[in-house]
Amino acid sequence: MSGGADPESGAIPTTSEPPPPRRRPTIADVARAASVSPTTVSFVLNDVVGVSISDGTRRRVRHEADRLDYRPNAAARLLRTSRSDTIGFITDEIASTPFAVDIIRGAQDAAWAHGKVLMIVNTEANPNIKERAAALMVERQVEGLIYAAMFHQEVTTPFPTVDLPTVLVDCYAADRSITSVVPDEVGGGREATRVLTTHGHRRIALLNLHRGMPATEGRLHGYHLALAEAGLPLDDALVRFGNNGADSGYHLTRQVMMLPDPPTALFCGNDRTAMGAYDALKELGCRIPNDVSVVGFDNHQLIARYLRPALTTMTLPHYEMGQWAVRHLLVGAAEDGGLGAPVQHQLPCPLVERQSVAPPITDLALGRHRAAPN
Amino acid sequence: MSGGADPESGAIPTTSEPPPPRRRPTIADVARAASVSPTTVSFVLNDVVGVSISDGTRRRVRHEADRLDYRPNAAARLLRTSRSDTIGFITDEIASTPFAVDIIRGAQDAAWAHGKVLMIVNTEANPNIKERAAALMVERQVEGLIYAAMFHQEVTTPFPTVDLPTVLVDCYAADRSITSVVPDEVGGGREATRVLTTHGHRRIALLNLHRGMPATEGRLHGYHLALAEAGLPLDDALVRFGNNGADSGYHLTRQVMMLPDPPTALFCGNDRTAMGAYDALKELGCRIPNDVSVVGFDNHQLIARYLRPALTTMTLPHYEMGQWAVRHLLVGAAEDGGLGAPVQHQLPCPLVERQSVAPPITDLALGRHRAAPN
DNA sequence: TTGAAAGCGCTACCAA
DNA sequence: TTGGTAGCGCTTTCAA
Repeated sequence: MSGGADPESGAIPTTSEPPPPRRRPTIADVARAASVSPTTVSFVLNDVVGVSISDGTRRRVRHEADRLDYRPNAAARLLRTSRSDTIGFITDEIASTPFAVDIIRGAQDAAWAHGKVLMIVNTEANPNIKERAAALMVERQVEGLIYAAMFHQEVTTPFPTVDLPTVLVDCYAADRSITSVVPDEVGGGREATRVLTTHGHRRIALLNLHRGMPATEGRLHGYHLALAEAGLPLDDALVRFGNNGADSGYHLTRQVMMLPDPPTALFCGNDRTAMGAYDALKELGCRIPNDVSVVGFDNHQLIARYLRPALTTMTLPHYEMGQWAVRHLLVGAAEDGGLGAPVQHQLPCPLVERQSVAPPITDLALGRHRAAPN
Repeated sequence: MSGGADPESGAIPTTSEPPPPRRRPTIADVARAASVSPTTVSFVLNDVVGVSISDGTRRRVRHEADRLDYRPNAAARLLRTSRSDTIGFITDEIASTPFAVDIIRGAQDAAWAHGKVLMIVNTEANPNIKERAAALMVERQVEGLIYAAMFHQEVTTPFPTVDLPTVLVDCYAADRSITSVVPDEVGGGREATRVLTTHGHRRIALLNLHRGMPATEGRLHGYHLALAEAGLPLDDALVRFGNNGADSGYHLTRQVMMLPDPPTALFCGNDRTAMGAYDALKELGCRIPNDVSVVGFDNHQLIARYLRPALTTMTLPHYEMGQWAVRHLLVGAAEDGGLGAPVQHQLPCPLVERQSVAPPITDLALGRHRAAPN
C-alpha cells in the first residue's frame, strides 16, 4: 500500500545477506519474501481445501518457504488448534523384558501412519513418576494416553484419572473401567496343547508359570480345554508350577520325567522355562523332538529361534497390542471422544512351528496305537 | 459444516444451551478465582525467584489452582519461552536387539533427572522416516537430538544437518563431525582375554563376529593386546570369524576343537556365539568350565544369565551411553550451545564374572601344557 | 484470489 | 507486593 522507499527499520543496502540473528524464520518471513500475507502462506503450506490460490502464488510461497528452510512452529500451531498430534505412552518397566520394544514399535508404527508421534515415559513402576508423567502429558496436550505393562497383569488405576481417552496394554483395570487389550491366554494355551495332541501325544506335561498370573491361569485353562477336546484325561501329576525361569524349567522337567509314566511332550509356560527343559532333557539323554516334544510360549526373539532344535512356540501379540491401542485411541477419539463404553479386547497368540515337536516315539518304535507316518 | 444460521457472532445466549464445552481452566481462571492478576498466578506457580508474594496470596493462588485442577498449557509456555524441555530421540531399528531398551532407559532416566522428556521416533532404518522424524523434531522445538544405532557402526549423516546439538549413540559419523559415544571395544576385548590368561589359559580361541564391524575389529585388537601382555603367541588357527549367531558359534567351536592342539578357552565375539559354543561343547562331551572355559561379550540379558553354567561376559554399556548422550547434550547446550568441538567418547565394557571360567584342566589334572581332546 | 486481524495461554517487562 | 499488557507464531473467520 504505502509504496516508495521502504522505511522499515532503515533499509540496509543489500550488498550481502544480512541475517546475523539466528532466529528461525516464521510464517511472516515467508510471507514477506513471497510478497503475500501470512494468511496466504498458511493456506498454501497447509493445503487448505476450499480456498483457491493461484498457481503462481502457490509456487512462489513454496519456493520461498524452501529457500528459507521454514519450519512451522508446532507450539504455536498447537496453541491455536489444540491438536497436538501426540499420544502419551507410559510404561511400567521397560527394562524387564525384551517385549517392551515390540509394544512400542507397534504403537509407534500405528501412530506414525496417522501422523501422530509418541511421547514415551518409562516409570520403572515408580508411582511418583507415574503420576508426574501423566500430569506432564496432560500439560503437553496429548490426545490420548496408553499405559503399557510389561507382562499381562491386573492394575489398579495406573494413575489418577485424567479425562483423556486411555488404553491399557497387556494389563487391565480391576473394575474394567478402562479400555484394555491383552493376549488371549486361553486360546494360546489351548492351541499350544493342541499341537501336541494332534501329533499324537497323550501324556502332555504342563510346566507352567507361577500361580495367580493371568498368563498362568489362562494357559492352564486352555490346556484343560485342549485335553478335553482330544478326549484325554487330566493327570494332575503332569501339571506343575514354577517361577517363570530357566531353572524352574530344568527342575520341573526332571520331576515329571522321573515319574513312573513320564510324559512324551512338554508344554512350557514360557520360552525360558523351555530353555531349562532343554537342558534337563539333554542331560537325561532325551532327544528333542524324537524322544520328547516341547512347546513353549512367548516366541521369545532370542530363545525360541536359537535353541537347538528351534522351539515351536506361541507368539505373544505385543506388536499388535501396541498397534491396536493406538488405532483404538484414534478412531475412538474421533468417534465418540473416546468416551464410549470401555472395551476389553483380546488378541490371539499365533502358533510358530519350528523343530521341537514330533509324534511320540511310542507310536514309531512300539507300534502302539496307530502307526504314525514317517 | 452443519450448523445454525447464526454462529456465535451475537452475544445473545440461546435459551437452552445445555453443555458449556469443558474447557480446561487457564491461568486467567485461577487468577479470577483467587482475585489476583495472571501475573501473580504465574509468579506463584512457577516459584519465580526475586519477586516476593505475600504468604496469604501465595496460599490462595495455590489453593484455587488445586481446586480448579489447573494444568499449565505447555504449548503456550513453550511459545513464549522457547524452552520445550524435550529431547528428540531417533533410533534406527528398535526391534532388532534387546539392547535398545537400555539405551532408551539410560537416556530417559538422565532426561527425567533434568526435568526433560524424550520424544522418540523409531525409523526402522527407513531414510524417509528418518528425515521426516528430524524435521518433526525441529518443528517441536526439541532442545537437542540423539540418534541411536542398535549396534556399533559408522553412519553417514543420519539425517540432513539440522542446526541442533546432536549426539550419536553406539555409532559415529564417518568424518567425526558429530559428537558420539560408543563402547570401548578394544578395552573390552582385552579384558575378556585377560580373564582367561590370568586363569592360566595359554591357548585361547577367538570366535569373533563377522569382519569389518567396529565390534569385531576392536575386540580382535584387544585380544592381540592381552595375548602380548601375557607373553602368549598368536595362533591364527585359533582366530575365526562368523556371522554373529548361535549357529556360527556352534560350527566355529567344532572347528577349533577338532584342531590337533585345541584351545582350552573360548573368547566368543558375543553371547549368541557363546550360546552356540555351549551346544557344541556339550555335544563334544566337554564340560564348562572344567574342560573348556568360555567368555562371551554383550552380557545379553537373557543368554548370559540363563545359560548353564552362567556365562562370564563383558557388559555393553548401553544404559550408560544413553545417559551420557543426554547429559552431554544438556550441559553442552548450556555451556556452548552445543556447538563446541564434537567429541568422540568411549565408555568401558565392564566384566561380569559368572561360572564359565576356570583354570585349564591341563594345569589341574594332567599337569601338562597341551592336551589332546579327551 | 487474497488480506487484516483476532486471539490460543502464557511469561516477562514495566508500572504502580 | 502486585497488576496491565504486549507479544510468542500460528490458524481462521470475515471482508475485500
